[in-house]
Amino acid sequence: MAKRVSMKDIANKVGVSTALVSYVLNGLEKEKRVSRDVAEKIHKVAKELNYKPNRIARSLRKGSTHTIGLIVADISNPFFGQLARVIEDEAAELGFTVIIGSSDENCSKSVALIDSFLDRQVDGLIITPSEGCSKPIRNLAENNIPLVLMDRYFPSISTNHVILDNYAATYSATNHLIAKGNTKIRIIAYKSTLNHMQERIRGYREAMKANGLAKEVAIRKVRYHSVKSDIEKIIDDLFNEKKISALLFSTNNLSISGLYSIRNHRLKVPDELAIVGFDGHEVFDFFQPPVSFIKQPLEEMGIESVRMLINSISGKKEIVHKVLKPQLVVRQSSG
Amino acid sequence: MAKRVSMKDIANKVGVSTALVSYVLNGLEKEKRVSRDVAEKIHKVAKELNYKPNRIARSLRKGSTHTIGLIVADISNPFFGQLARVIEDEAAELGFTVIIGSSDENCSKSVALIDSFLDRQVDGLIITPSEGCSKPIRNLAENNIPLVLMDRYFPSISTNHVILDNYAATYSATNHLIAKGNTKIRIIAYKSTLNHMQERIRGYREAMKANGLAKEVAIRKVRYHSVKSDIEKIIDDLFNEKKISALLFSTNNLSISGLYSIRNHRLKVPDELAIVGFDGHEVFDFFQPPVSFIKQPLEEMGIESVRMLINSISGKKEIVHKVLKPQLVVRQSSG
DNA sequence: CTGAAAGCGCTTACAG
DNA sequence: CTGAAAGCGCTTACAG
Repeated sequence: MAKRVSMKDIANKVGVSTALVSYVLNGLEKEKRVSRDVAEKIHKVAKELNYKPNRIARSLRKGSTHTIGLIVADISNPFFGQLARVIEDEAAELGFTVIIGSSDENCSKSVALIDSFLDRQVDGLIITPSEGCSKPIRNLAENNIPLVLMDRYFPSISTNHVILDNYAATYSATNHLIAKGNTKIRIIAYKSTLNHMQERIRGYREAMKANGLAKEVAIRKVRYHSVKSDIEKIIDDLFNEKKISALLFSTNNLSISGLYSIRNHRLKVPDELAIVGFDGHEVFDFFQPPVSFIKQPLEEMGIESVRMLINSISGKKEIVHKVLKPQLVVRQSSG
Repeated sequence: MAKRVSMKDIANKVGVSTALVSYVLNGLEKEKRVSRDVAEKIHKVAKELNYKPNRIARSLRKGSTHTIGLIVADISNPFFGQLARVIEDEAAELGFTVIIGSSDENCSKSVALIDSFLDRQVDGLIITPSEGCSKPIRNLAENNIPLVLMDRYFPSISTNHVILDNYAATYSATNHLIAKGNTKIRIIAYKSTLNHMQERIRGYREAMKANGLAKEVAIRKVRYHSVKSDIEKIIDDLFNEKKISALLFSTNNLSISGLYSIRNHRLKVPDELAIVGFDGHEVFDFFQPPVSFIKQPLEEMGIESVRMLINSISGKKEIVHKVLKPQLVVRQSSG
């Protein structure tokens, strides 16, 4: 790589100090009352030499990098991919660059990413925290590192967050299934103490109770790292017992894996089994019949997260909690 | 944010110079023959003060950031999402962080991203270049900026690249469709001069020719920013004329959009229309019947790109071209 | 074995 | 209106 040209090179060529160059190139020529011809000359020479500012140097000096770190569970999951895209665009709009890492729902990976991003002096972090990973998050909060938790959060830690109204999401979906005549409704959830999961389960449970179906409440749990086999087993059971009339999936991934199993067993939806999925996916459209689902406002979630974070970076002390409304998209799979 | 502790703080507390601290914390204590107790003390104090290195300062001094910039067409497209994930993992493995941007197949966005990443002193770039965007790429190459083009490249510019054998991909898919008795085969492609598109078209054309079907060659083109309506129109025509027996899709996105239209028209696949998709997607599994497709070795593509780039960053001058083999996954949609 | 010092490329108070 | 200089937090040749 050819030697990069610095402000010094420009300063030398024009015959002024680097201070002037800095002022002019940062648009402070008026504020600092730099003379017109000097300013013009500096601009001209900068262009001639094809000057590119070194933001690393600037960052070191200013103590801010205009970079935000984004930690999601898995960037290859379209839910997070779409979220990342929104975040990238909004951040760019506001002059920030984003560096991305995938935690695989694993706390030690999350910590490694947080450390690495902090070493790189990100101005703030947007994180979908992993299970049992509250300590490092608390640490960030206590050190006043600008932070927004997204999708999930820890009620015991005071941080900004933007999440779905998870309780409302499954409550309304369960209600909908009941209205369609289902009573033996099960929710398929991750085996996780994370807040969003617990709230989704609670929404289901409370809706069942409210409809006098407390006895039918049953939560089928799936481990994050063996979704396929666990779901397979659940659907097998279901297929053998024929005691269940409806299934409510509590994430995107669970829905899709479940749909594979349901299709393989040739279960008739919704007659033999009614279903409601989560998040939305092209597969929901192609499944026979099209799958009803709980839709998250991804765009809003991404944009809000970025804005909230940048507010915090700008020094706003107030902690903000944003809870977004889900939308139940009813199609034929739910009866 | 509490004031960060620096090497100076450690040096002061231990009573040595920052040079020693730097040596010890970078594991050069042996090479620089630092005495045992000093080394131990430094480690101890570093831990006590919870010292975190400032990589920005290090980067400024060393002139390298251990960061790579990745520019894809759209991170929310699962094809790129999966690629990004592989790249992230491989980069992390090798001690690099990745910053990501989406170009939307738009040259000026690409340029903006390149500039921003370069200002941030990335050590190198992995890019899926946009149409007509050869000039900025040539610029990078001429300035010896470590660079790997991925998925597509410009034959006229000498750069590293890792791509699919696009010609072989569509050649074999077309051959397969012909072997299944189809003659009126059309390819659906983007209206793009980009190399990968041209090669996919060429593979189709040559396979047709080789089978005496030169007269049947017809390429249906779709604009990137109006895929849905353009494809809708193509399928409409097809539906009215009933003159086409098979469709070969040349990307992931095109396949999925096409499948929506085909389904809406209730075309019987493969009897009324045989199809072969590209890249693979869950939708291909749920479509009735399951869709045959050309599979790209994503894992390999991502890993190779990172390794190639890091070799180049490490000073390797040799230009490398890697061409990966596609795999035709035959299912029921192709006859 | 260790320290003093320069320097990476910026920004910014300070002085004139 | 402009310049000399300090300093962000590191690394590293140099000298002893």
